[in-house]
Amino acid sequence: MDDRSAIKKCPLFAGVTDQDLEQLAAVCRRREYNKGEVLFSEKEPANGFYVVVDGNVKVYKLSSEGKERILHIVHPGESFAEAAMFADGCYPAFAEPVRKATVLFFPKQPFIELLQTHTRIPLNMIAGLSRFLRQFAGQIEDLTFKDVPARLARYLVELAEDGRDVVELPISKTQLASRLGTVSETLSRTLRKLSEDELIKVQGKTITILDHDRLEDLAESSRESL
Amino acid sequence: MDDRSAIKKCPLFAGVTDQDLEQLAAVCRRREYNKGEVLFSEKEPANGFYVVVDGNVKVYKLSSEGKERILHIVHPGESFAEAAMFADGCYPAFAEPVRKATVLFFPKQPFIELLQTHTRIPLNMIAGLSRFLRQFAGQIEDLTFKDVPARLARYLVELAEDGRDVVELPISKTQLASRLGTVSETLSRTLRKLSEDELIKVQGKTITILDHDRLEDLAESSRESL
DNA sequence: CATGTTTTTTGACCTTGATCAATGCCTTTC
DNA sequence: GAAAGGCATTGATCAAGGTCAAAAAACATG
Repeated sequence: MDDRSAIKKCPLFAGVTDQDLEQLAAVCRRREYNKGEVLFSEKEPANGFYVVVDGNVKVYKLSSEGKERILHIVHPGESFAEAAMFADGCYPAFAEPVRKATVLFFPKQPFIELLQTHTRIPLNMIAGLSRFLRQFAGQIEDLTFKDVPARLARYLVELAEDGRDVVELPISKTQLASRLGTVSETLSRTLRKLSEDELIKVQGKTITILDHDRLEDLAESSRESL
Repeated sequence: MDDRSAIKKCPLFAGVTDQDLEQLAAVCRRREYNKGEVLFSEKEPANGFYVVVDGNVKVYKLSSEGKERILHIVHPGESFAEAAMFADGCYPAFAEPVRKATVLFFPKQPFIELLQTHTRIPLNMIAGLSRFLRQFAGQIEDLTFKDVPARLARYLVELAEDGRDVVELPISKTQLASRLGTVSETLSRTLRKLSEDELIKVQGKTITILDHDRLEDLAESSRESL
């Protein structure tokens, strides 16, 4: 994906004219990151936000022992960290590419000036943040009500949203475990169990959903309802 | 607190003129709710948002077995559910007063019209949503990294933010358990343990912090670091 | 103030899932 | 293609905390 298509595809900039597009393209800078390079760290001053052009970026927290918990995986055409500039001015988490990634960096000051003339953008931002808030609320709900099999099932169901039966994990299993709030050992066992129950078939990162209905039931089920 | 002071105190409307204030007061409607009356339910169409004038409102999710998980407690002068109108148009959770509460209801349509002329409001909204997102990210972090004692400690530390030593729980212990992602039995045992360790003293809903430092250490500690 | 109702506390038990340790399995890389 | 590092799987163990049941305390209300 090239820079302009990424901007155009980004919900944050939905409804901007071609002219606006040029302005936006003018204020941002293209950057490349390799696996292991952090885009930013927690508590670092937030002097801009990002739009992913290529690759995936993980946004995560670290425990005091160095264990990582992935909050969100950002895909091409999506923005992230735009909220950080408006809260206390610091990034609330770490960001790092899953493999190699190309991003556009929008520096804070010029962007805030753009907001004066493009009143549509703040409204788009609100919509984006709202969806996010919802997603986080869903994660909190899952962590308190659902066990690992249900959380995994829900993740898979959402990944196959567009009706597909074969889905490709965008991240390694260790990282998926981190996204689901568990560890790789437990995820491994859970994947095996779902396979034995013939709900899914696992071949590396390719997962085939064999029984959509039962998987959705499992995703909705809460801890003790067995 | 009266209507106008609630609006004035509300971060969402920070920086509005007295004239604006009148406009805002004109579009909203005052409502009273008693304990047990829901303001709105999950998945119900979001046709407006709220500002609390008096009392506390809990925003919560329900599991399929009817167990409740409190996401947030709203205090006088704060708004809630403003995000819902901009995402998919449905409320993402339930809302109910903790005891009796007075709120201002801002219907969606007139409010969105106000946004045209008051461009400051969307920016305030973004700031508010960002803080919230941060708060939720913190909850996710806590749920994955911290055990119940640490979560409770963090809650108490934040409640005593302004340096006080004696804090009053704004909600029942059962509800606090729900906010911390546990159950009342476990919370009860944990409170007892912290008392025995002389970190706090508990008298009903009044909690005295005896050792601020050790409480903060506990709040920062993660599961296995014992 | 006596009685019903809700909230809190305590005890006994059991399940989930984390931890530790070892092994197998792919991919790079030289 | 052998060695090396990372990722995935499996087994054994253990503790945090949830569940169930019941008593105690706090609160409301006629």
